[in-house]
Amino acid sequence: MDNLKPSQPLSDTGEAIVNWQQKKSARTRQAILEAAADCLVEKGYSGLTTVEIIGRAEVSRGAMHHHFSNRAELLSGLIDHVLRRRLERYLSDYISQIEGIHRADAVAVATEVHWASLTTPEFTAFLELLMAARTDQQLADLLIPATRTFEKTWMDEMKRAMPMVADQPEAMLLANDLAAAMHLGLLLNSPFIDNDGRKTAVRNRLTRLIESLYSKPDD
Amino acid sequence: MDNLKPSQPLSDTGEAIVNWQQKKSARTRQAILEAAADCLVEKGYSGLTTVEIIGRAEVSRGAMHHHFSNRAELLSGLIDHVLRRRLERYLSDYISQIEGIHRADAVAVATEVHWASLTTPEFTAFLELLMAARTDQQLADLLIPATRTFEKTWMDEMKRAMPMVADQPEAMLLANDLAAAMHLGLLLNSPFIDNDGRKTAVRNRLTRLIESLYSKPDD
DNA sequence: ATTTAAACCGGCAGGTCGTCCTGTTTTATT
DNA sequence: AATAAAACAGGACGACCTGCCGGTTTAAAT
Repeated sequence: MDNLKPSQPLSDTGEAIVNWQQKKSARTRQAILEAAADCLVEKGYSGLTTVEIIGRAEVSRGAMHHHFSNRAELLSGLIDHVLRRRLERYLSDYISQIEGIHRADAVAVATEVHWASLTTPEFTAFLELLMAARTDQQLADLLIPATRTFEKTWMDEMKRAMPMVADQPEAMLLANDLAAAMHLGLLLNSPFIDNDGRKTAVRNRLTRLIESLYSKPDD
Repeated sequence: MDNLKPSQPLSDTGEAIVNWQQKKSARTRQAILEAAADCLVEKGYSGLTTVEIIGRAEVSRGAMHHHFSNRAELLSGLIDHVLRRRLERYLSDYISQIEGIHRADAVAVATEVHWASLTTPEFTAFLELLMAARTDQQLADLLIPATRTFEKTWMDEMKRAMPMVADQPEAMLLANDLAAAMHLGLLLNSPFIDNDGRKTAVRNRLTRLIESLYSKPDD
């Protein structure tokens, strides 16, 4: 492995890591968080247990307790980790898809990328947390404010990435709300939709609706 | 104790007599299923435990095991119970709202009733099952076919209740898919939407979109 | 080199949950 | 009346999970 001096090792909080212990500690912490996120995806929220996590992360029980002394601390770190990964994934996908696109296709591409962002493991993990938060007030108190700031950053980045419609912020917000709702609902209803034609019909209607939002702002 | 002999008239060839034991058994079974559904709503799928259920239903451990010898049998009965309640609730709400409505308002009323049907405890319980089914293949094998037949009945009842658009079955299916997806996504995204204006804006757009489906079928 | 402290190890206690089992009461049958 | 069967009561057992603690290794400080 590349145990040579890393160029820019950063922790979750963005602080530079200097010595060997901190480097090791940060790596173990990341391994635990990634294992926890994998747990959410593969086993669901009820499968998010310490034994499952330490098995995947290949760390000991004591190491886990050293970094996260109780479940609340783990959840706090996990929420931050999942939201950060979700944003990173969306932005990198979006930037790679959007460049060199005509204005006429911008909405279709943006909508497509948004849909793709919901089929990622990052969003699956987030969805598990969201559903669990409904009956877990402690989790909700952590998740909801974190997600609201996440949504703000999301919208800011979209404005930066779509300068062609940046002069219509209200339409942009509505378009985002429509896409977020429609795509999430479509994802959850997928198991009950027998043929893919129905799904594409829904998504096509959504795209046309959003296009009309930008072309007819005074509707 | 009132150890009276059963005063029911015994018919010599009595086929249609209602058995006392069966009546009692059915009532206990219903109490268990309703308690289980309440568990899902208030404690989530992870809170669906035997002790929680028997506490709410006020039945013994043995009675629970007598009716549902293992978790799979309970889930099977619970799915059926939840879907049946959901359909009953929707139909009664819909019929009470739709009568005496002008054709022009039919879509708005139907959409409103559909939205209201997602804010019921019946749907909350269903949603918990749906999310749990993602990582529980056994549950998914029970839930998905049951929900598909539920959706079929749903559509049939809608056609019966909305004769004014019954001649446009494709538009009706698309309208239902759009509403189902949009409303479910909106429900789940609600915690992150700061003002209600955004929610009503989304719902208004949906209503207008569905109206355009029926008025312009060749779009 | 010695000391200090961080990182890590793994077993134990306490609690919960699902399942199974035996016994008891109540109803149906002959 | 005698017998069978259904409905139910509740304890026992193992599997699992969480939090905690004394001990060990290893980097960092003096």
